[in-house]
Amino acid sequence: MSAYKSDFLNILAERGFIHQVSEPEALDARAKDGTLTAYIGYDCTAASLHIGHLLPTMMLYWLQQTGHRPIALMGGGTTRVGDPSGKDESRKVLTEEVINENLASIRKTFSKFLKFESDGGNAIMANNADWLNTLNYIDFLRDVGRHFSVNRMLSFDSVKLRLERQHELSFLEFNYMILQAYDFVELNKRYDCALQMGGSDQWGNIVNGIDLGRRLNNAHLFALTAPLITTASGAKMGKTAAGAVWLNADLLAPYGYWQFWRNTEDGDVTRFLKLFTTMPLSEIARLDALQGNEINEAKKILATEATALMHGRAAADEAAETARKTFEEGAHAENLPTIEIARADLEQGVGVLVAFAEKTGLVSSNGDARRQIKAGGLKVNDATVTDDKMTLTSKELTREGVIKLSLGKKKHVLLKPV
RNA sequence: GGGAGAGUGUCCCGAGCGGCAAAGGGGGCGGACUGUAAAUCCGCUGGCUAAGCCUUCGUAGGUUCGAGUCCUACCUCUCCCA
Repeated sequence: MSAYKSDFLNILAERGFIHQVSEPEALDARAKDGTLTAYIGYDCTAASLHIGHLLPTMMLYWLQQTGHRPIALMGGGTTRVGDPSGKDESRKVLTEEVINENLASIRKTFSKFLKFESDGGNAIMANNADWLNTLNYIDFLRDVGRHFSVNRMLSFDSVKLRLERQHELSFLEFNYMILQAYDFVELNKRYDCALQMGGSDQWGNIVNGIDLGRRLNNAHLFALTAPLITTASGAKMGKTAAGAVWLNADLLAPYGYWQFWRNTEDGDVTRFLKLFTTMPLSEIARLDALQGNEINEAKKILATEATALMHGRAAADEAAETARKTFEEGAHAENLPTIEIARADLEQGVGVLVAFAEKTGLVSSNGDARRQIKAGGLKVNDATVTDDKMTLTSKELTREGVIKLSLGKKKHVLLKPV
């Protein structure tokens, strides 16, 4: 089906990772004949990557699986500048200590997908602070800056948007694209990296790097971008006001991660199976044929496979089992998030409002708890709470010795006396 | 430096004759229908010890019985002129 000759591009194409490629034939030939080194840049504004980073990371995964060499470039330097793409406001500038902490935390996530040298693989983790922090401004302007036309830079979407909306774009941020281009050239020099991948919004920045490489070193570089993933109903993926879907287990437990995938819209299941799991396409095609209610089976597989990739098979199976007990049997699955409560408090009785708002944080305040009770959204041991003066005591303990508190149908917490 | 505008419910956008816990969206949360989906419909979307009280409209003062609204100073941003 796909016209590519290399495994790498074939897999990416079949699985729906490719939005745009520069010089597809030439890149294909390179990937077929030798080892290709490619990179993706990540910023380190948060302590964990989130769902939005997963797609590019999967591209690195397949790159390595098909015998090539991936580089995860951490923007230790550029994070101090801030990419204006897709933002109409300036990013906060982070201190170096915070950036380094974030970087260390993110490193763990990558090791789930990529084999670094310490694990006997060839993946590289680079940090652009290594070369950006020591740049000399005048030298940089003379050697690199001369190759950038401000006229052209002004025509880039990321810049144009800011100007049109009359939002400020600082000179600092204006330089981001130059630094990113420079990164590409530097990685090419250091590691013979010839391809930069990224989201579709990165196309302009990547192409800049290609141009710069040619002008400075006569290097032949390539760009490959992935489509912007939106859900079937058009929303940006993993961007809810409730918070980002984090990849670090300490920010989002495997069970929550599993739930995220479980709740995928029907129309997205097949696409997500291709992008976010490593299941063979033939198997995915079989699941694609499922209709109506049966799609839920596919969703469970999607959830388990995606979670296994991220948190390991055991955690994924455990999450699946917890979900099965909770939703299909209505039982008090042991592995639901558990909050400890002092036994003495329970003996005296704990008000429902306090239990929900303060102990578990399922709702944000007592007032919110009252509202939810009025709307019929709170349950204790699966019985709807009707009285906001209700008190929880040790009588509410189930046979398992816990009290199950629920908000809506999906969010459950166990209270456990200690 | 001179001139003209703007900053509103701590998610976002946005209305607001001196009586305002403040219109309307979006988003979010809950309920109904389903399949832990989508679409649709309904309710909620400052806090509290809750028929009451407290805190909110860039910041600090002032005028007034009463200020998001009027006055003064300051901060931040945008535009025009130099």
